[in-house]
Amino acid sequence: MPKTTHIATRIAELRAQLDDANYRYHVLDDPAIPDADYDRMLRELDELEAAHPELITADSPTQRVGAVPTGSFAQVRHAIPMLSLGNAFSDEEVAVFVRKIEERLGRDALAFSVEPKLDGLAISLRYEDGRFVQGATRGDGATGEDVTANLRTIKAIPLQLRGKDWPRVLEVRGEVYMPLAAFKAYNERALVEGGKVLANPRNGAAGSLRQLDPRMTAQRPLAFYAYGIGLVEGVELPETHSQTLGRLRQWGFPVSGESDVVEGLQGLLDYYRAIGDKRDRLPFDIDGVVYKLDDYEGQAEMGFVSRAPRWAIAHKFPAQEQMTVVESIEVNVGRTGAVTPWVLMQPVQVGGVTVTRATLHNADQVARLDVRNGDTVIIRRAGDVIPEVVRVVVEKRPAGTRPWSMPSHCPVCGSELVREEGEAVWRCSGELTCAAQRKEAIGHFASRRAMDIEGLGERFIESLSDLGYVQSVADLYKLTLDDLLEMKRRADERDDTTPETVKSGKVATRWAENLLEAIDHSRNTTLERFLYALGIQHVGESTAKALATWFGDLELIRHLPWPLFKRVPDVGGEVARSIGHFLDQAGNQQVIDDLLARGVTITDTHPPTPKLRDGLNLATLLVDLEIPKVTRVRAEQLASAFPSVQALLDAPKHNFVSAGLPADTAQALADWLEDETQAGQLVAGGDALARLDAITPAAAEVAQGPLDGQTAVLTGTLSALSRDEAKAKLEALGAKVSGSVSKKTSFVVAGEAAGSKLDKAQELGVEIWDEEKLLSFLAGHEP
DNA sequence: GGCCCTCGAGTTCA
DNA sequence: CTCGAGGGCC
Repeated sequence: MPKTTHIATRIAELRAQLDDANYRYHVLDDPAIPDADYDRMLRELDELEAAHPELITADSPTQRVGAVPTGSFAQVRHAIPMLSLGNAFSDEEVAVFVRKIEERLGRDALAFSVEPKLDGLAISLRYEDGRFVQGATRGDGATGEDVTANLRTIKAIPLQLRGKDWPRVLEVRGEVYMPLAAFKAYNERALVEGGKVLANPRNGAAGSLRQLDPRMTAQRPLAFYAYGIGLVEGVELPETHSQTLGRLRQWGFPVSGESDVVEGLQGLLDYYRAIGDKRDRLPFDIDGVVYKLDDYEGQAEMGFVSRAPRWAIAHKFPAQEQMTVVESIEVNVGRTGAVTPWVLMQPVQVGGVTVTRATLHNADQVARLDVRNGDTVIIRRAGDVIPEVVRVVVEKRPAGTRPWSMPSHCPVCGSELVREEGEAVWRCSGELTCAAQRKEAIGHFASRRAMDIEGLGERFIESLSDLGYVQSVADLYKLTLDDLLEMKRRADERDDTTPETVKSGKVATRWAENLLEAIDHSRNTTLERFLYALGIQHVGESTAKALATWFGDLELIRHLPWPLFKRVPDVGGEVARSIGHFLDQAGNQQVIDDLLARGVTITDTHPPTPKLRDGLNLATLLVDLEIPKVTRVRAEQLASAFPSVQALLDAPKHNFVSAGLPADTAQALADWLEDETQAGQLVAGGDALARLDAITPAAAEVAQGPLDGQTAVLTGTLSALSRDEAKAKLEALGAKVSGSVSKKTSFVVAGEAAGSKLDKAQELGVEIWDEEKLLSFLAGHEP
C-alpha cells in the first residue's frame, strides 16, 4: 500500500471520529470521549494535514479553527427568502392568530409545532451533496452576508450531514446563539486578560459572526439550533413541521429539546407559561416562544402577509433586560444611617413593569460597575422583582464624565459620613439629629411588625417631621386632632398636587380621627413589638422576641449591664454591645420614659425565664464582662473566694492572688476595676443578680407542644391563611419558624408559586408539606 | 480558624 | 429576595 493512501485512510478515520465526537457533544449533549482524547486526535489530524496539504478539505474538523480573514463579506441571495415573524405580546393576540387560522381552514383542534425563540442571530446554511458549502446571515430576508468561514468554526454546525438520504441541496434555517454559561466564562476571562467584554449574549453572538477574522470567531463560544428548512431538492419532505425537525435531527443538526407539538389555543398558552416558568433556568436567553401550524398543507393554504407567514407567530416575553440612561446618582439615608447610592434612570419597561430607579447597594458596587452620570446602562429585574444595574455600556459613555464618589457629608443633615474598618457601608454619623434617620426610625416604629400604626405612611411622616410636629417616636403619642388638622393644612400648602376635595374639612377630619384612633390602638403592645420598634441596631424581630422571652420585663432590660444580654442564645458580643450602647444614651432612655408616660403599655410583662437565672452567677458575670485575662477558670476561682460583688470590689489586689489568681491576672483585674464605668458595670451586674433572685420563679414546667424543637420554613403563597398566621400557629405548637432552608430544617411548608426555598428543600431532602398537610396538622392539634 | 446557619437591613412597583 | 455579617460549633 503506498504511503499516501495509508495516510489518507488515517485522515478519513480521524475526521470521522472527530465529527462523531463533535456531534455527540454539541448536538446530542452526550459527550462520548474525554476532551483530552479529542484534542489528541485533532492534533494528529492537524499534523498529518500539515505534511500533506493536498489532502485538506473544507469539511475537515481542523478547518473549524478559522480561516484567514477575507476583508469583507460577500452578499448572498437566499434561494427562498428568510421570513420574519409576526409578534404577539398578549394572550388576546395569540387568540386572534389561532382564530384566523381556524376560520380560514374551517377546522379547529389544530396542531401547532412550538419551540422557544432564542435570542440570537438567524442564519441559513446551504448543503450540497451533504456537504456544508455556504452560510449566510438573514440580512434583509432576501439578501444576507456570506459568513461561511465564521460558521465553520461553530462545532454544533455539521460540516457533513449524517445518515444517508440527503437531499442534493438543502438549506437549513436556525439560530446562532451564545450559551449563558459560555458568555459568562468568556467575559470573566476577558476581564482578567483585558480583552473586549461582551455586552450580552445576543450582541456577543451577532458580533462574533460578523468578525472579519474567522480566527476570532473560533475563540467565541457559539452554539446553534436548527428550526426549519428553506430550499430542499432531491428528497421528499414529511407532511408536518415537527416531522421535519426530526429529520433535521437525523441529519446531525441540534434541534431544541424544548420543542413540542400542542393542540389549540389553550395548548399554546400552556406552553408559553411552562417555558416562561423555566426561562430563568434555561442555559440560553430566549425572548419568547414560536408557534407554527404543524401541517404543511395548512401552511400553504394560509400563505403570507407581506414577508411574514400567516401560519406562524412569535409570542414574546416581556423583556428582562433593557438599556436605559442614568439621569443621576443619588444617595439615600436609612434608619441605621447607612448611606446607599441608587440611580435615577429614564423610565424603561423591564419584565412588564416600568422601572425608574435601581439600588447600587454601596460605594464598592458603584466602583465595581463604574456607573457615572449620563451613562447608558443595562438593567435587569433580579429574582423577578428588584431592578439592578448589570453593567455600563462603556461605548455609549458621553465625553467628560468622571467616576462617582461617595459624598463626604450626609446630604440630609450635613454630618460626616464614616465607614467602619472592614465594612462596606458608609454611615451618617448624625444619628437622631439627622432628619432622614429620624423619619426612617419613625417609619420603622409605626410599621406593621412593630407598633402597627395603620395609616401612618411615608408621606405623613415626612410632613409630621418636616413641620416639626414629631421629633421622636414618643411625640406621636401627644398629637392632638388640632395638631393633625393644622399639619395637614400646612402640608397641602407646600404641595399643591392634593386635590381640593381632599383638602376640604370633612375628609381631612376623618383622616385625622382615623390616625389618632390607630395611634391610640397601638398603645397596648407586647414587649417583643416594643423592643423591635425601638430600632436598636442588630435587634430585629427574632432577637427582640428572644430578649422578650428571656427577660420578660422592660424595666429589667432597661437597666441591665450590657454583658448580660449575652446570656440570651444567639446574642453575642456585637449585638449585646449594640443594645448597651442604645440604652446608655440618655436621649433613648428619655424616649422610653416619654412613651410610657404617654400611655404606651406593655401588656405581657412576665418574670424572666428560669433558664436565665440557672446559668447566671458571679462567675458567668465575670466572664461576660470580658475582663482581660479573666477566663472561665479564673472567674470561678474568684467567685468561690468572694461571696458577692461588693466583697470583690472592696478587696485589695493581693486578695486576688490569695484567691488563686496568677499575679498578671490579678493585676489585669485590678486595672480593669480602676475604670469607673467598668466597675459600675460590675456593680450593676451584681444588682441585676439580686433583682433576678427576687423575681425569677422556680424552674417551671415548660408547656410541651407537638412541634417542640422543630424548625419550619414557609415559602410561596398560602390561600387559607396568611404567612404570619401560619407562622404564629406553628410557633404556638412549639416550632421555630425560620427564613432559610438548611439541613437542620425539619420541614418546609410550600404554598403556591414557591421559589428557590422549595428547590433547596428538595435538594437537601427536607420534608415538604403542602398547604393541605399544614391545615390538617393544625386542625389535628387545635388547643 | 473555618464552616454553616440565621438574622438584619435594604429594596421596587402596582 | 439577596447580601453581608454575627453567632455558634467543630
